[in-house]
Amino acid sequence: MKKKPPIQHSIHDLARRLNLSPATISRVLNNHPHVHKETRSKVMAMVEKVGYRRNAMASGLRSNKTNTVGLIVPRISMFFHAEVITTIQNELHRHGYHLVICQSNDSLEVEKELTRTLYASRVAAVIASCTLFTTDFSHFDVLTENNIPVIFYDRVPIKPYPACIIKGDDYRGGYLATTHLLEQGCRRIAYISGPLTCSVYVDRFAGHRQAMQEYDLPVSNNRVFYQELTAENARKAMKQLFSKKPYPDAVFAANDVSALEALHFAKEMGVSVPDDLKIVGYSNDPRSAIIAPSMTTIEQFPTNTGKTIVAELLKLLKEYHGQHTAGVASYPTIVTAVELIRRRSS
Amino acid sequence: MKKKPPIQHSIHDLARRLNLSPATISRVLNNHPHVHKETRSKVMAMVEKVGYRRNAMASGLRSNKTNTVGLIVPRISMFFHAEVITTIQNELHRHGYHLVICQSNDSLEVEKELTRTLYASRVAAVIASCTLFTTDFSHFDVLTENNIPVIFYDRVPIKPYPACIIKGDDYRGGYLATTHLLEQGCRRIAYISGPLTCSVYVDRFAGHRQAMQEYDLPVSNNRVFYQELTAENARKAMKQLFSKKPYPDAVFAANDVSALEALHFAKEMGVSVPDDLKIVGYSNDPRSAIIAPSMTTIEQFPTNTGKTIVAELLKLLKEYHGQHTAGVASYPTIVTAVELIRRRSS
DNA sequence: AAATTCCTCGCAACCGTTTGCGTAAATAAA
DNA sequence: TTTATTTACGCAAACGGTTGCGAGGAATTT
Repeated sequence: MKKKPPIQHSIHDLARRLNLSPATISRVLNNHPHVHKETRSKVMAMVEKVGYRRNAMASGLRSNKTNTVGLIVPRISMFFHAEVITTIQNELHRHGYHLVICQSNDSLEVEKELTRTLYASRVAAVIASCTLFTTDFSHFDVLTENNIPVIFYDRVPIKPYPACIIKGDDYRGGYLATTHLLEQGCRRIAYISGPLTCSVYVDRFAGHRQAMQEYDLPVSNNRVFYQELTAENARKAMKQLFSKKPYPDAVFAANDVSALEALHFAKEMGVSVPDDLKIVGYSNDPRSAIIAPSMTTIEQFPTNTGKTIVAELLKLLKEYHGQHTAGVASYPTIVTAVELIRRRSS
Repeated sequence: MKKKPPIQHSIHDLARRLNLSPATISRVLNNHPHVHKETRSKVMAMVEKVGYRRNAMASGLRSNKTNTVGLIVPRISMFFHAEVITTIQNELHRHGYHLVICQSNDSLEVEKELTRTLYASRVAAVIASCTLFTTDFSHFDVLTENNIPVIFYDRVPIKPYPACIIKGDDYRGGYLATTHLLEQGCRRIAYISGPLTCSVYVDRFAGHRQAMQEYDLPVSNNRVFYQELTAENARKAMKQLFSKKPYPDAVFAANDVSALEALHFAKEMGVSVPDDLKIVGYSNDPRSAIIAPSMTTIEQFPTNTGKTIVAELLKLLKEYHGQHTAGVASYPTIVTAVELIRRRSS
């Protein structure tokens, strides 16, 4: 049993062992030109031998660069986000970056704290999907002011903000879902929306309204709910909808959790889906495919979203790295496609 | 429109503005005693004013301490892990630590790389749930040898390894599920297991076997499958099981994805569940509750697991911080409870 | 009033890497 | 051979905080 003392190797150790200077070791590790081939391989051999790993803090401190990207997301358990995150992480990994994943739990306070923390660790960039209640985005200023690029996705700022924005086509999603229900003959369509403090729900609602308008139907206030999209809230909304006639003939829910709960409620009430009530959800959660009847929903193509985010991010990183263009940088808004998935519930 | 130049404030800036030394600023930020109350509040005011945030890299470099904990997990999209992670993150946050979440995607190579990366950033500790195929754990040595505590959970080392281990009671889970099926009168029980390179499947299988043995039933080789627990593989297994009589009268699957696919297959085949075939899954994935018929499964109490992990972690951090006890530290193995949830599928 | 203690704060070295500058040796050009 | 150029490497100063040591001043003791 060897008793290895817990030595943290530094380039000074390596230098001593090889009769070289720390500078040369550093140059080898950074693939600088102008180091002799033989020296390089000697160094690499020693690196392997002692299992040296560059201290990321020292490196980052000196070079003022990190290869860590921060991500802020409401919760990783949401299917859409889990998929996006996985894609981002895999893509970034291919380009030598690491990802720090943080959850805000839909708390504005936590989100604020996270931006500060990510700034403190001087991440190379930040990707963020905001809380439901983030209407003021000034806590991201500490990042943008210090030339740390920010990319918002999915839940993005409603007001103009100097950052790249990548969002699903929520307007179209809302429009497609509602139009689909209208085409099925529904005329008393209820809509369970998220709070209108959040970009995605603003857009989905606009799409919904547009579709209703095209059929000359009013968006009646007692058939629309603005609430956090939990199962409990969905149940409350359904109770109210079915508290007095005329009952709605369709429910469009702005996420699948609500749609699934609506379906559950309908089953309990003995309301036949899709005959007496048609339901459409949003996000294509895996549950929506396996429930009976299977749930019509909107596919958001999370993998595609993830790839788009990373592509833009890499552009930004190059841009920022090139020069400190004070605010001249372009902040594109990219809208990614969505698609209606027709299933049995409608 | 103010044009703030992108200044990264340092304690030197603050010191200059306040006619103090950087040392004093540092002491204020670290809550050292022996700083004058008035000075302290002046400094804090300035910190607030300019939005100063301590550079984590510089701090970590000098003090050789970080408040970042690394987490390696096969995939965040697995329900159990998503829940555990969320709990860990919330708990750690309360104690001033941050969590870096990394996915191995069940790739041993990625897992190895991640341990090196986490070592490079000198995290305070690492929490890991291994890939399906990790049987050699020497890539974690770089951490333990450098006094970075490691906690394994769920998928833990099979061989002895000097680290804290926190695992669900998989033996009991396998036993409970199988016994339940036996009590329902099943005698031709098929078992869809994960590969036996992975601790959890070893234990679940042992529990399964024990239950079978208590009923004097053999564990017939052509009713047991060792495979990655994907829907595709589950389907293949089901095809084989139903390729010739006698058909099994029950399927116990070591995760819910497989169990759900088994149910799906049975429906397609016109096999009535639970009348002709009973099915039990593992993990209490949300899908198992909403499918029809709802799926009997094993609850693992992920929140409880997460809390246990953090509790142990904090102990370890204190311990390591106190002194460099070379290997004298105790490495407890903690087994957390599981529970059978009876539903309609059995 | 002198001596002692305590409080408050500055000095400066250090953490591990990076990098501009300088220099010696090797090579190419004159 | 001399001069100019290139190559290979070392020196030393940063990067932003932390912390042991020591000094000056105020408060306390004798």
